[in-house]
This record gives sequence, C-alpha cells and structure tokens, in this order.
Amino acid sequence: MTPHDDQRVPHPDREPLDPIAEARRLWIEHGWESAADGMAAVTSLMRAQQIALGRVEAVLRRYGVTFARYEVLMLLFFSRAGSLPMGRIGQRLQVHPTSVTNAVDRLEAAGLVRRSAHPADRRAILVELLGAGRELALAATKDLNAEVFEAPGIPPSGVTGLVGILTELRRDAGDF
Amino acid sequence: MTPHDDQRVPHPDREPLDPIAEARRLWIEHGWESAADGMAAVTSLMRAQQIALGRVEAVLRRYGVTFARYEVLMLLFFSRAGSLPMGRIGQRLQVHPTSVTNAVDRLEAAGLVRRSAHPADRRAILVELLGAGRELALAATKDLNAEVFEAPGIPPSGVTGLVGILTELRRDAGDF
DNA sequence: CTACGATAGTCGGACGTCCTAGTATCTGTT
DNA sequence: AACAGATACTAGGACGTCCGACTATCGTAG
Repeated sequence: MTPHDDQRVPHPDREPLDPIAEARRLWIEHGWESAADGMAAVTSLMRAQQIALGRVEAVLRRYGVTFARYEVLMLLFFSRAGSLPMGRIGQRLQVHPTSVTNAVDRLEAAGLVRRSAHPADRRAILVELLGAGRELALAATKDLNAEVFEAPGIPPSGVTGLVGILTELRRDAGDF
Repeated sequence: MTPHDDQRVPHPDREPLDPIAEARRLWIEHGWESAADGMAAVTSLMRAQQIALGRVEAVLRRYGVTFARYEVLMLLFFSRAGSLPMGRIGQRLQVHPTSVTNAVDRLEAAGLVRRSAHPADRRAILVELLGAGRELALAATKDLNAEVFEAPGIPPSGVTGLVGILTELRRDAGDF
C-alpha cells in the first residue's frame, strides 16, 4: 500500500448514494428539470412498493399465502355474509378478473374458501370463507399488525402524509 | 319516480367509497387502531404503484419495451462508457440478478443492447448500449416526461413530500 | 317472445419478480 | 501453489398481473 495508491481513494466505497436522487440529478443535467421530480416520485413509488410487499410477504409466507390471497381473505372476513361474488372482489381490490380467478383457485385448493352458486344470477359465482380461512386471516393479521403495520419504517406523521398524498393520486386516477 | 322511491337513495350507486379508507375504518372497528394507519399506508403504496406503472407502461408500449427494460436502457444511457456489467445494473436497480438476465435477454433480442466480455473479469458480462437503444431511450424519455412525469396527478408540493417520505422508507430498508 | 348487447367468469399466453440450484471464475489463505 | 470461500451469471420453476378471446347467462328493446 504505497502513498501513490492512496491517491485514488477520493470515493471510498462508491455506493452509499441514493440511486433515485442520482437519477434526479442526471435528469436535471440533461435539461429535463420539469420532469425530474415526477420521475423521482414514480421511481420511488416502485421501489417503496417492492420493499413494503417484501416485508408483508415475509410474514405471510408462514401461513402459505401471498398478499393478493390475503387481501381476498380479509375482504370476505369483513363481508357480512362471509361470501362475495368474484366480480365484487375484483372491484374492491382493483384488479383484473383473471387475477381474482387465480387467487380464488389457490385459496380453494388450500381449503380456505369455497366456490358456490349465486342464488339469483347463474353467471356469477360466490366465494365463501371457510373456517380455516377465517382463522388464518385472523392469525396472519395479528402478525402483520405487529411486525409490519405498526412499524412501517417511517414516522407517524409521514404515514398520514403518505396516505393523504396517495389518496389524491388514486382519486385522480378514478379509483373512487 | 315517486317520492317513495326517493327515500331509498341515501347511497345511490354504493361504490364511490374509497376502499382503503373503508379498510382503515374496519381495522379500527376490530380494535387494531395502532396498525390501521400502517395498513392504509402499505395498501395505498400497492395501489399507487399499480396506477403509476400502468401509466408509464401505456407510453412505453409504443416502443415495445417495459419499464424494467427502460430502466436498464437509461442506466446505460447515463453511464460514461455506455456499458455496465450485469451485476452493477442489478445493484443500481435493486432487483434480483435473474431479473437483469431476463431484461437483458429481451433487450438484446430487440437489438437495443449487446452482451460483451468484461476485459478484466471473465465471470462478468458487459452490457453495451447500441445506437438503436440510445435513440429509443431518448425518444421514450421525451414522451414519458411529457405525458407522465410532468403531470403525475398530484400537486407539486405533494410530489416533493412523497419523495421525501419514501426516501426515508428506502433508507430505513437499507437501500443506501 | 325473440334477438342483441352487456355482464360474469375462465382459459391461454406474455411478462417481471423472486427463489433455489448450478457452473465458472476470482481471491485471499495457508 | 493449492484450496476454500466469495462472486458473476444462468437455468428452471412458482406466482401475480395484465391482455385478448371465448362461453354462458342476463336484460331489454322491438
């Protein structure tokens, strides 16, 4: 290790930079100032979702379900009759009908829900929460609350701010 | 339309409710107050990402690329040499190595990038941006800036607030 | 009462993500 | 100099999402 070698160490490990702040800087450098913040917002959203989903699924893995399937279970859990038509689930969860088919297939195979005929509309199919599904939903929610939702990695004021901003975005997108 | 009919219209179409606000209400109703805001934040994040990604991909579809592949192109676009090793791309984009392999496979098949040998490390593979890739990156960025990043569906103050909060979340997760 | 457009769900395919496992190569140790 | 552990990338598989196409059923307009 000669003094000469020390010369080339102005940036020790060369990685503790925020990749998104870096991208924003480059955006401005290329004359795209008016879009830089929007780019940073969209990119942050992508990465933050990835992080949050990872934490949630790490907990749910114990129960053998994914977040998508957990959401279906909770929707049924909260429904008065413990059952909902497929289409209604897709509406509430804001996902494509085929995604509901997929999730319900797996939940049914796991014995957590059951498909049954809709009494008034033979096109529709009711999804019914079974006892095992109800127990799993409750237990998984307790763990999720304790391990993720109560410690989301941002201060409480940030949490409410975040929800507020994203509510505007969702409303603007026509979600409700 | 009799006066009697008017009586049963307290909730006209029964759907203009924010699904996430509704879930938050139910969380509190079940005694999970301390987790309600975190749940709302995580769920909002999921949905907002879906919305943002949808807008971005609607623009990129014209160019035959996805957001994942576009990000790889921009990374190369900004790199000094116009080329980066696979691993470096995965680090910057915060994705699994196999996701990089996948994206580069498709970019290469489309003639936008090229794999080449790393001069100093025979394990590594350099990804090189080709002319067509550079042109596509520039054109797609112009469209994205105009159609998405400059009008993200939330006020400018919200945008900076959002980025700030998510930066904390990402730092807390060990992103940088 | 029939016919046509709308609606509910499913199927097959494309894509991105992750995980586990496996091969090749590098690097530091002994 | 040989070897053991780390690192770079790829292969195969699971999963969720969307899209387009298809079938069955509903509801309503003539």
